[in-house]
Amino acid sequence: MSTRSPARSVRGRRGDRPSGDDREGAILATAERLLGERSLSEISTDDLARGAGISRPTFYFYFPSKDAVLLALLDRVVTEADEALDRVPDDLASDPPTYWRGCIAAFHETFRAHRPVTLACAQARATNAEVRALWARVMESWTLLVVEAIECERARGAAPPGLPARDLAVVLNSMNERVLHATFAQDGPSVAERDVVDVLLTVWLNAIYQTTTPPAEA
Amino acid sequence: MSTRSPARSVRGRRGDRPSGDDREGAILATAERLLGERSLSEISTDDLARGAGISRPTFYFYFPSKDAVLLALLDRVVTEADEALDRVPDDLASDPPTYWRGCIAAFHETFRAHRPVTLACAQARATNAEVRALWARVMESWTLLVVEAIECERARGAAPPGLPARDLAVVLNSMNERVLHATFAQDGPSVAERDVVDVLLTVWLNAIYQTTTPPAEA
DNA sequence: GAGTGAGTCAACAGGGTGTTGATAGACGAC
DNA sequence: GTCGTCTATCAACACCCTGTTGACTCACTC
Repeated sequence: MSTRSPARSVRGRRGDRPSGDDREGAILATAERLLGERSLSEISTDDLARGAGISRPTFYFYFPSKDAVLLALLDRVVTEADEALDRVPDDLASDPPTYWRGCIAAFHETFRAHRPVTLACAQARATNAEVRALWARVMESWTLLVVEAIECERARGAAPPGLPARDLAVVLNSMNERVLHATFAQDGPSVAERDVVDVLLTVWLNAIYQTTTPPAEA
Repeated sequence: MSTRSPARSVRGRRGDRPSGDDREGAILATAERLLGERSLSEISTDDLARGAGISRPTFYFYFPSKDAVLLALLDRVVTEADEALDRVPDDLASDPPTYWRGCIAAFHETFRAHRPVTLACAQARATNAEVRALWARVMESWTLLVVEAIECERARGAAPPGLPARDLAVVLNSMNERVLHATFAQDGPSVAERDVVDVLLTVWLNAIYQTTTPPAEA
C-alpha cells in the first residue's frame, strides 16, 4: 500500500479502490466459479473472500454468511427461469405438445446454464430455510400455472378427468425436478441430457391426456 | 469409577461394562432418535457419544465418522426395503394395478417408517460419496426390476410401445423418490400422505399403459 | 503374575465460523 | 483547512467442531 502512487487515486469514477458493488459482484462470481469445482461445504468464507480480493472479515461486510451468497445466486437464476417461462408462446389449446415442451425446456435450459448453482441449492435446501423457502415458492408458482393449464384442457374436453389437477401437477413437477437434478449431477440412474426433455414430455402428455397426441382446439 | 463395587464386576455375561455391540447399538439408536429432532449437520459426534454414554474419542473407536453412522442406518433401511419388495406377490400379468401398487407401497411404507433416516440420507447424499453410492445402487436395482416388468407388459400386448423402457423406469422412479421425500419432509408443494400412493400409481399406469385399467392376461 | 487386547478418555492439533475494535480514506459541511 | 461521518478494511479474538495421540483400566488368558 505504501508504494502506491498518489496520482492513481484520482483515476476512475471513485478512486483506485474497487466500489462496494464491484466487491459484491466479485464475491458472487467467485462463488459461482468455485461451485463448479467443489460443493459449498468445501468452500470456506476465506476462499470467497480471497477470490474477491478481500479479507475474511470484510466478506462479512457484504454478506452475513456463505449461505446468503448462495441465496443471492439462486435469486438470479430464479429470475432468469421466470423470464424464460414468460417467453414460452401461450398456445396451449392450439398446440398442446409444443406448449408443454416449451415450458419443460425453459426450466431445463435455465437450470442447465447454472448447473453448479442449481446443484448447490438442491443440497443447501436441506439445511438452509431461506433457500428452501425460495425454491418452494418457485415450485408453487409453477405448480399453479400447471394446475390452471390442466383445468383448461379438461374444460375443453382435450384431457380426461382423473386425479385432482393439483396432485397431478405436483407429482409431474417433482418428477422434472428430480430427473433434471439427476441428469445434471450424473447421480444414480439418469436419462441422457439429449433425451431428457422429450422423455419428460411424453410422461406429461400420457399423464394429462392419456395419449401423446392430444387434440388441438377446433 | 473408584466407587464402583468390585462385586458387580462378575454380574452378566461380560462384567458390568456394556459390550462393544451394546455401545454400537446405542450410538445407532441415539443417531436415529436425534435425527428425529434435527439434521445430521446439527448433531455433533459429541451428541452421539454422550447419548451412548461414552466420550467423544471413544465414539471414534466404533465409527470412523458421523457419516459412517448414517451409512449404517441407511444399510438397515435398504435391507428392509428389499425385504418388503420381496413380499409383493408376483402377479403382474394377472392384476397389473395391484402389482404396481404393491411395489410403490412397499417403498412408501419402509421409508415412512424411517422418515428421519430417509431425510438425512437424502441430504447426506450430496456430500457423502458412500451414501450416494448405496442409494444409487438401490435405485438402480429397482430400476432394473421396473424395466423388466415394462418389457413383459409390452411383450404380452398389455402396454403399448413408446419410450425406451429404461428411460421410462428412471423417470417414474425419480418421481416417486422426490414425491415421497416432499411428502415426508413437508417441503414445498406435496401430496397428502393419505393419497400419495394412489396418485403415483395413476401416473405410473398412464405412463406405462396409457390407461388406468390395463388388461389382465387372458 | 505377565501378557494381551478391547475399551476408554484427557489433552492436543487444526480448521472453520462469526465478532470486535481499531484504522484508513473519501467527501461534504462549515 | 479541518472536522465529522460514512464506507470499507482487517488483525486479533472467542468459540465450536473434528479427528488423533498416548496413556490408562480391566477382564481374561496361559
